[in-house]
Amino acid sequence: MATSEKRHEILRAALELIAEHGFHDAPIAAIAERASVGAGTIYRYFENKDVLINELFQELHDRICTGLLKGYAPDKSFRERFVHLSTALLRYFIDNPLDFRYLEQYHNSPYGAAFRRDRLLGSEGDGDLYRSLLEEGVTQQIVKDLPLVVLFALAFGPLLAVARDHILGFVELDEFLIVQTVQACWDGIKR
Amino acid sequence: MATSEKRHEILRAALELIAEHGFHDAPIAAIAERASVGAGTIYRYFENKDVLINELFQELHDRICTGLLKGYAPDKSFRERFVHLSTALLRYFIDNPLDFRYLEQYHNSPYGAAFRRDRLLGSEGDGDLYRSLLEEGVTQQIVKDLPLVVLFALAFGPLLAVARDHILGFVELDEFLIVQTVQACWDGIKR
DNA sequence: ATTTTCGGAGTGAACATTCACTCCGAAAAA
DNA sequence: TTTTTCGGAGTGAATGTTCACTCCGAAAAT
Repeated sequence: MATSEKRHEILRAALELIAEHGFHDAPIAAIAERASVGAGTIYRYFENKDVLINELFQELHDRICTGLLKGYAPDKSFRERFVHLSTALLRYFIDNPLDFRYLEQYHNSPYGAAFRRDRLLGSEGDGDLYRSLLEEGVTQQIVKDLPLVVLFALAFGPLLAVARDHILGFVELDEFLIVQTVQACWDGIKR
Repeated sequence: MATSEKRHEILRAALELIAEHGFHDAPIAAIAERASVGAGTIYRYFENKDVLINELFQELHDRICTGLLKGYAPDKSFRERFVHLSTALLRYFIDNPLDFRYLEQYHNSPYGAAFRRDRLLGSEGDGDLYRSLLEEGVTQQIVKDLPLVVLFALAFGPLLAVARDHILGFVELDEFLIVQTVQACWDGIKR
């Protein structure tokens, strides 16, 4: 097995176990077993469990960022760009429930707090893309004149809540509901 | 010290430690110490740690429910009732950050999953009050015709996100911002 | 004096991490 | 070409620590 394969297997196993059972119920031994790897091997690739967890987060974060940019047209109208990003994010979570569950765990933990503090906003999964988009919306007076953090809450809060409910099986989010939800988020932030 | 005092002290200590450090970093020994009680004593009041955690949740839940009903006028307009409940909830979280942090931890854990499944909706902190309110809004065509779960997400998602950001110090939510936020949630759900 | 309640040292299970070892492909020596 | 040596990735049993929970003598209540 190629060296990079192993690293990848370890990350995959960690993602699955942590997403399903939480950080506390994903012991190294279990991750090793699911990755078909010796427990010690993990420490050849990651200094310790914390580093593993943080690198996995980075990997997912990057993957989402590039995913969101696919098909993003910076010259379209403000509203179209907002809808595009929100829809893409919601779709990503629906298509990758493990990723979503992992990110949620991560955010509600000491790990996530540090990350949040770094980016001084950073709601789930995107970079400064959303930030600058919303700033533009405010200065162009398309969007309510509220602090960025509040706008983030209005735009992301429902998306995350709805994604969680879908993944837990409380709603079946079809294409129609996705569009409606994003539309409602728009209604929340628009002037 | 009266018997019920001890029980109360234990719950208070658990609330503080868990809200600040999370479930995993709130060992029984630490809870006992902060409550000025022997470790064994805790087991005289609670069968085990899980029971303690669940009873604490119930207590907070009930406290919030009764708090929300204070000043609630069932005969006012739909919008007024919605605004009243949302504002009261947001204020409660701002005034009781420990409660909020505890509830957040609880919801993002195996404990919370069980609770959610029970009530088949149960976003944070209220009973069926919100549920029936929103149902009424839908039938009266005041509110968008979307599944209850989605409406919950639209109404609660931003509130919780904003409360978290306030408690973490990313915004200072004053009276004005509270009103604006609730108003924006209303914009999100209204037809 | 008898019953009830406390407390905290003690216990075993679970965990992250380490380390002495194995294995194997590739380089060096023959 | 064949044999020997070498390096370093891979392993999992062993280690030390942390934790939830127990248990029994002491203290308080009755």
